Amino acid sequence: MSEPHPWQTIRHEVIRRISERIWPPGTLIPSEHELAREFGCARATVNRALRELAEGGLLDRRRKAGTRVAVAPVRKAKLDINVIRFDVERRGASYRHSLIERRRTSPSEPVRSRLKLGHAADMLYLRALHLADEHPCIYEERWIHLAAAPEMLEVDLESISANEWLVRNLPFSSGDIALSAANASAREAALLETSQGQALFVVERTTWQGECPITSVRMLHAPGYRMRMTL
Amino acid sequence: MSEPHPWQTIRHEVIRRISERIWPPGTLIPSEHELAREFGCARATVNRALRELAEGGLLDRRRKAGTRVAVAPVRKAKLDINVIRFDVERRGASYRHSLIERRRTSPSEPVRSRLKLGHAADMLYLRALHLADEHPCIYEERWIHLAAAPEMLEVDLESISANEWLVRNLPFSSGDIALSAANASAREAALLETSQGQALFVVERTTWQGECPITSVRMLHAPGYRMRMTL
DNA sequence: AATGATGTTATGCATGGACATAATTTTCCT
DNA sequence: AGGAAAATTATGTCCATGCATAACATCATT
Repeated sequence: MSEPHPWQTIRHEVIRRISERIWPPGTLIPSEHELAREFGCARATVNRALRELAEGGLLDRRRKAGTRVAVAPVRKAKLDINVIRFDVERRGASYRHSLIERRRTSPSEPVRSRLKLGHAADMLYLRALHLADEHPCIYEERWIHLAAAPEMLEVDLESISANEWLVRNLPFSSGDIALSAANASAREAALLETSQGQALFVVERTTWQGECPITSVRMLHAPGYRMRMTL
Repeated sequence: MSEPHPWQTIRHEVIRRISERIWPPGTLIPSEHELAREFGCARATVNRALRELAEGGLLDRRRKAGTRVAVAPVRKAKLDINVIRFDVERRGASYRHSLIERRRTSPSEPVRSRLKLGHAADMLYLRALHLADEHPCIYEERWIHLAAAPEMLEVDLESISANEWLVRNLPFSSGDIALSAANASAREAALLETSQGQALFVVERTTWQGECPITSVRMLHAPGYRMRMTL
């Protein structure tokens, strides 16, 4: 159960000193040199531990200024973004998806601005439903930039969801996500087998490959969905 | 704009080779030794770059087996959890909060189970409103475990929000978050100056210090709120 | 007093070497 | 042939050292 690695031991000890208020928020903690001497290890090992804690937001580090315990920590929570099918199957349900619409067209202005595309572009517009044990769990509306993913035209979207194809074939380099809540419209309610006005959890995600936008998707989750994460 | 540090250059180059499908998903990439030779640097430098990418979910690494490009990457998005006041002020609005109720009591069973507390406990129950430019933006219901934060009884919750006091004074070691959507009840709608049934973005957060639960809070965001994050 | 040059210091990064550990492959024994 | 033992190998971690860089402190110059 222990932590065989010195750097983990150090990290743990620093967390202990912070949480037990031996080093209260704002404290300037000893330098890497001093800690290395105290723990009887190399400075690089202390550095590894402190760097991790700083990335997590618990410490503030600045050259020359030293390392201090964060005063109002901006804690960083990590969220795993998985392929929808895996999420469903991990819950022990059977997965299926169904394509509702597939159209090749040019996006409207709001979509273009979300993708940071100034000009018109050749895109694929998809509407699809993800089902868990034959009950709809996610309804998605997606735009795919064909310049970034021309092969998409050949993909059989009945046998593999656009979500999964893109994740498998275009590991993207960056993206952003917005989470919100929205009342179900009549059409959305019908698709998700719920009633109009129901609060739905909405995920909007846009991904780029370098400067080139790939896809932008709006996913509506059926009522009861909870997205979990840890800090 | 450049990347002065070799390990960042290497990371970037690996990302490039993956995103340009020089190393398509599933590929076994060269060993650290080989890459170190290729880039003319130490193995530790290559290790630093590859470890980061593995943490981000883009690579799968196993001892002896080697490093391969993740097939269905579980991408890790990072979310900054900030003090509410900062979020409001960063948007250029003035912040105020208002305590609606403060009661010392023992929690109901569902709350206890959320806190993983088997037995009854002495707790503080708070209801409060956070306002941006005098408009309600978050309504919160919070339980605070007094055994973990006895000083809380002395805190003037009119001048500092429980949120902020806890973050500043009890840097916690762990916690979990659940995000969902819910329709506003009549009471919640009134507090948030909206109408009953409105879809609200809900954040539920529970934090521990080691094994000892500290606080559990349910925050309802006023309509229109969007939580943003990056990958 | 304001400005600028210089020194100091803590972190950031890199190196080359080493041992530890896990998982695969080969070898050897029954 | 089957299975156990040993060799192999790639990653994981560590160390000791050094240089680079950012930021603060000090002192000198205008």
